[in-house]
Amino acid sequence: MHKALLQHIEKFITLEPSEADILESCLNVTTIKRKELVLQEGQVCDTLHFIIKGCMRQYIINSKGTEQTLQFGIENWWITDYLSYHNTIPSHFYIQAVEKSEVIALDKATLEAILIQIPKLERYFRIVAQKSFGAAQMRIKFLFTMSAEERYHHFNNLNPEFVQRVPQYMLASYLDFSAEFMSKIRAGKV
Amino acid sequence: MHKALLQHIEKFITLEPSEADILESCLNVTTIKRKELVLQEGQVCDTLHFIIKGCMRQYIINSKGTEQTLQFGIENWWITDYLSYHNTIPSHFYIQAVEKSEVIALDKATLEAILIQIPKLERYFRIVAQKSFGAAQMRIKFLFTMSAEERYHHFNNLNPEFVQRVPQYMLASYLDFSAEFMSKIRAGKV
DNA sequence: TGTATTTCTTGAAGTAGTTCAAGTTTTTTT
DNA sequence: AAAAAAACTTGAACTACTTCAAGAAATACA
Repeated sequence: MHKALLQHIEKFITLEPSEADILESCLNVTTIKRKELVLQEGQVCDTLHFIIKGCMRQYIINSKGTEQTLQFGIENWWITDYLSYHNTIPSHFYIQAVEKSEVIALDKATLEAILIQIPKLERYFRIVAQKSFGAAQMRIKFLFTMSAEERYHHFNNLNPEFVQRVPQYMLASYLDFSAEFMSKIRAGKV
Repeated sequence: MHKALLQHIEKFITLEPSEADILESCLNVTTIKRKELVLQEGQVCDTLHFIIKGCMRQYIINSKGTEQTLQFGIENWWITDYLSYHNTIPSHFYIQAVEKSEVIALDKATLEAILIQIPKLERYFRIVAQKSFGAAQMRIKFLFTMSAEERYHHFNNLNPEFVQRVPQYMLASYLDFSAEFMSKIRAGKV
């Protein structure tokens, strides 16, 4: 089932059938159990993960020992720590499956080999990365300009189906407020 | 003076002399005055800006009418709104020179033409974008885990020379606290 | 060089959130 | 179906910041 990735790639570039074949032969799908980690703090990240099905998250453990989610990834998203990946330095993050997920794990050596055979893919990864960076900037804008309650309602409006999929405390930390406060917002007690 | 960009590119990929020539012939340096805007909220962003010299910032105006800086860019940084650029939608941001700056303004049409002639550059832009995204994730981590005072000292330690270059109120908003609070942190009154 | 503008400082009052602790509900596993 | 674990709720006390207002200092530019 690499179809999902091929389809995603073809939103941005056009592959020759032969190129699609090369790509398919290099990829394999793995299943990740709920709560399983694909990256731990301190590890050097050398793998990109493309989510075919399911939900992953990138999180940290703060000084009080509480998890804080920095990023969610769902179907058709790449999730990884690019800073650790490019600089070969220990990651600050954990990456974990929120629900049972199917992903394509693409390690650095394999990716470099693929990029030599299909240089066109550089373009695909460029565009994906630029859009991700753009999205991160919008995220910072929302964190800066909206109150906790506004962030909750805004997220809820944009992603009503997604809110059902993750525990509230994870979403609360992603929106940068406490799980208790989330509870009060939902109950209208704020 | 395109040297700065060529040097930056050659940190990531190797160009043939002929490719460097093509590139040079497509670029021109412009000078931007202090406070001059290269992007306004509501405009579609179709240009990437490479900073050769000086300092630029991306900011918004919040609901209280106050400017909040989301991103600074200095020598050897690209600054743009990639989401507006890729989706051809109105930008949420202003991009402005903090000090008199020399930049290479690369518009979409020119860039696409260059990328056709020198596809290798896709790789350069990919790596730059991935590292930028990685940096944005770290920025979110710091915003989430550190107190205002910790963010100030952390930033100060990492970028002592930079802190001298920008007004404190801009840095305060970048670190997500008020100018008044910054003043108190600096005076040790907190 | 002088004047206008921008930037920085200070204290007092207010508030949007956090933290803690305990109980309840829901979900998962056996 | 029962037991265990995970997730959610509630109120009371607290605190890290903001806002406002006014004056002082620094910087820009005519």
